[in-house]
Amino acid sequence: MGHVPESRKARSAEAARFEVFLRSRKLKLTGERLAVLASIFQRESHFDAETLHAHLRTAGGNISRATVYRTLDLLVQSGLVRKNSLGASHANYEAAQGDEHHDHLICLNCSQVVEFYRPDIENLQEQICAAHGFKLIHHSLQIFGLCPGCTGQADEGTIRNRVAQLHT
Amino acid sequence: MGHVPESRKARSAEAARFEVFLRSRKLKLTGERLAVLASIFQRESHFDAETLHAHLRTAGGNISRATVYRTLDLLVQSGLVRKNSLGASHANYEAAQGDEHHDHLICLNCSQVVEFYRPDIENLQEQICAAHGFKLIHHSLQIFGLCPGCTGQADEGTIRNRVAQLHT
DNA sequence: TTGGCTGCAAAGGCTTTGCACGCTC
DNA sequence: GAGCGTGCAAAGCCTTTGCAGCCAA
Repeated sequence: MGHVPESRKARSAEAARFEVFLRSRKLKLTGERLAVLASIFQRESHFDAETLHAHLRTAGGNISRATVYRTLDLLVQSGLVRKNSLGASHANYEAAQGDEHHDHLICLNCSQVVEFYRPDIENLQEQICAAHGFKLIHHSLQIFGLCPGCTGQADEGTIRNRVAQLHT
Repeated sequence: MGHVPESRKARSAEAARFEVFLRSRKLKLTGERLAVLASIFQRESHFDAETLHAHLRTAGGNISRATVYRTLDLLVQSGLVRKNSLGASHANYEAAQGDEHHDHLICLNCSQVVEFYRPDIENLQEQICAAHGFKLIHHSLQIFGLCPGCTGQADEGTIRNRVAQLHT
C-alpha cells in the first residue's frame, strides 16, 4: 500500500498544482515549463524575467526568452506566481508561497524589499470599495522609503530623483 | 507702487510655481514648457504622454514627443504633476491640484478612475514603516475592481486576464 | 553671447509575435 | 496524428538620447 509507480517521478506540490491548471485549459506539461517552475521555487525572493532566463541558461538548459515570458504568464494566471513592479518600469515576479497575500516596503537606496501583511489595511480597502460601490478584485500597495541601514546614508538629491522616476 | 509692467503677461499660479522651480535650477522658461503646462492644467483627470502630445499638436503647436517627455519629467520633479501607472505598463500623469494627496480606485472593465483619500491609511503606512525601521518617503496604493456600473456586466474571464496583465 | 532647449530620427530596454519545426497527449 | 509548444529573429511599444540649429536670459 502507498506504493508509487517508479515511472512517475515525485513532483513538488507546485508542479502538481501547475499540472492541474494546465490540464484544466487543455495545455501541455512540457519539460521547459517544469524547468521554469523549478527554477522559480528553488530560489526565494523577487526576480525579473531576464534574471530567470539567465539562471535557466546557466543551469544548462536552452530555454528561450520567449518561453520564459510565455511560462511566466501562465504561472501568473495559475496563481503560482505573482507579478509586481516594485517601482520599476519592468516586471518583477515572486513565487506565491502558500496563499498568504502581502504588500511591499522598498528601500529607495539599496532596493531591499520587505514583505508585510496588515489585516487592518485589507479591511480598509474593503471599506473604500464599499464606499464607492466597487467590487474589490485586486490591489497593490507599495511603500517606498529608506531602510534602517540606509537612513542618513543616502544622498537626498539621488533619492528625490529616484522617486520621480518610479513607475507606480 | 504695486505697478506691474504691461509687458509681463499674467500667468497662472501653476506657471508661476514652475518658473520658480526652473529658476532654482537655472533652467529656462520656454514657450514649449509653458504650452505643455497649460495643456495639462486646462483639462482635468489622468492622461498619458501620447495623449498630451496629440492635444498639443491639435492645438496647433509643433511640440515634439521628446519635449513632452522632457517637460513631464521636470513637472514631476517640481511637484506640479504626479506620475502613476494605474496598472498600465506605460506612465500615466495627473495635475497635482493643490497639495492634497490621494490614491486610486480603478475599474477593470471600463477603466474609470476614482480618487480617494483616507487619513487612516496614511497613518497605517507610518506605523508599518516604524515597525520596520523605515523612513517613509513615498507610497502607491491602487485598488482594482468593478465600478457600480460594471459589476455584473463584465466577463469573468476577461477580467481575470486583465488582472494577470496588470503592471503594479 | 552663452548655455540651455528643441525637433528629428535613431537607439534602447523590455516584451510580444510570426513562423517552421518539434514534442506531448 | 493532431495540435499545442518551442526557439529564433523580427517587430512593437514606450521612452530616452545624440546632434545640429535655435532661443531665452
